[in-house]
Amino acid sequence: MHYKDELAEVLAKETDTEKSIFFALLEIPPQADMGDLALPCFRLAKELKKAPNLIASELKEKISGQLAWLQRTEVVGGYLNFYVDPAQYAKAVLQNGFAGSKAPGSGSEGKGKTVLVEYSSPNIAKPFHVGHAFSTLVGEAIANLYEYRGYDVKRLNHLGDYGTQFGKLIAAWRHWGSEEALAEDPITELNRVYVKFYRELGNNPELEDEGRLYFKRLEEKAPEEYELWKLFRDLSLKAFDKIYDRLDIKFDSMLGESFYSDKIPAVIDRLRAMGLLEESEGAQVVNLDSYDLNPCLILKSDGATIYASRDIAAVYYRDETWDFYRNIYVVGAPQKNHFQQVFAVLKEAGFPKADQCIHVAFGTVRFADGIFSTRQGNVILLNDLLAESVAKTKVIIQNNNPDLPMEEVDRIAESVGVGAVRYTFLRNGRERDIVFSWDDMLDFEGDSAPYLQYTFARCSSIMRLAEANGTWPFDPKEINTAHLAGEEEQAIIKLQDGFETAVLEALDSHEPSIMLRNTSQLARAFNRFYNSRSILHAENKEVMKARLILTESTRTYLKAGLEIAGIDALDRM
RNA sequence: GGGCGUAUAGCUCAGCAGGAUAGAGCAACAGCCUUCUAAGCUGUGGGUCGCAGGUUCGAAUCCUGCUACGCUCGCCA
Repeated sequence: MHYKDELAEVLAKETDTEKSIFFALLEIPPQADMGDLALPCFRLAKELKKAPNLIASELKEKISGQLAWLQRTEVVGGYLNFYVDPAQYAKAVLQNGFAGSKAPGSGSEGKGKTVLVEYSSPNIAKPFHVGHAFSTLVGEAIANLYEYRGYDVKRLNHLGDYGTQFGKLIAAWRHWGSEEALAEDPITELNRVYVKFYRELGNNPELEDEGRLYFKRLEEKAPEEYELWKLFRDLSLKAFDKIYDRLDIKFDSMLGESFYSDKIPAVIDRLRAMGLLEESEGAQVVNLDSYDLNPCLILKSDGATIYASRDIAAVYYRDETWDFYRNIYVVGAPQKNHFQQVFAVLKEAGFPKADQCIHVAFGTVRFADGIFSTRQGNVILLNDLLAESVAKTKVIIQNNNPDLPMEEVDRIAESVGVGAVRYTFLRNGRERDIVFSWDDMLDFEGDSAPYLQYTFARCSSIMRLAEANGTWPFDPKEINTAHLAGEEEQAIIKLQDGFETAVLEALDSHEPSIMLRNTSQLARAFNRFYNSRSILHAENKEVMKARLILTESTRTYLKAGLEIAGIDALDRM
């Protein structure tokens, strides 16, 4: 809103004060009837030694008539409230960024800057469960946000395809694996033997050493272990592809941890050359006392690498490959400490972009009575959740619209069902844990993706009818925005005005929920408008046109918000 | 024990670079479909903003202490 800037300038001029003081003081009142901007005069009262409402009324006099867009001002308590002329406001918002022509809230400041977003990153040979949805869906939304502002985004899936756990898996497979079962359903079979491994560990502790040995051999590329591992990896990737197809997510790189294994010696050399490596209890570590962090383990006492060393090697590789502007990790909050250590080691090693590496943490998905655990076989598969959601959606569509052809029903149900799941992972602050509940996941009313999609479809429906009767399209400049001065209309316009700010804030804080909140509020505001006004049967053609433009721009904003979140905007549902 | 995080309506969450009566959704109750999609809308009830201090004209928001829960603190990732 440019109004704030102009207002601050006039206030500053009239009082002979710094403009920035007023700019900082001016705020948006909590309620629409308190105006569009407000100046709390309490702080000024202290300096000027005058009562706040006296200051407010003096300022009211001084600025009167100076700003064309200012409809009126009012003194309430110690506040000076400013009311923007609604018709002019509507005009500015609707025509300035009239949606029909471009993606609202988009920008190009990211041009030429490459942002790497690492997300999803499931472990191979393990089921893709609901817990992975968090990283996958939040990561995709963040990648979309960056793209929306013009950044060149590379989506990286840092597969968990390496580490001692695969030594353990090989051990488990050799003890209990079945070829037939593997051919039938690889992930289930691999998971079965892996779970068994942990069950057996109690009576058979030497299994642990066996696993470590096999991993050591894998890292030395011993043929038997390597071939087995490669088979497991290929089978897993095929299974993951199905999920990513369904979510319409395409990665630019699927290089897993294993890829960095042979790039670690160079890292070790570098750290050693800088005198950073120390021996401690037989392992090689980097001391991070000056960062108030525990030492970072680089090499295990058996000489094998560990995840920290692989992550460090990956940063160097990524920068050489992509010359990144930012390197973002969408990885769970429990790994905060790990990333602090990795970034600190990079800093110590003199890597110039250490501060451009960012860990975007998110909460844990858990059951009311405990955590998801692959080892205990206590998980819900993402695919099962999606299937359930789509099935429920299908029933609703068929009830509402019995005449729709089956094919159409299936297509809509897929979009809405998947969208509903996406939205539950995106709508709240990402650092909050999600307690899994079927009821909450499959609640399609109120603040949910289907609600947003429904509102979008509603807008589309109206525009379709307007087109059919020949009133749409027309030049948006024709409309008389005085017809959009009502409370319901202004609420919509305010939210559209705030969309770009919401996108930018969401990007800055890597928090898609901030953007989605605006979209959700817009949908609500539109539904209120829809229920209180007749659009196609408005009192006259001029009013109808104004309302149609409001509908069309709402449609465009809703689509933008939904698509950044990765949710389909459907014209019918 | 050290570090990080969380605590707001019965439930799920916004609000937290201090500001005007603390907001949504769900659930509950009462209404609105011969008219643009009722996955919608309107209304009602529901709050010691974890506890105790402090700073301030003003604190859910800032500071200190405490409590509860979660995560984390080298050879897993």
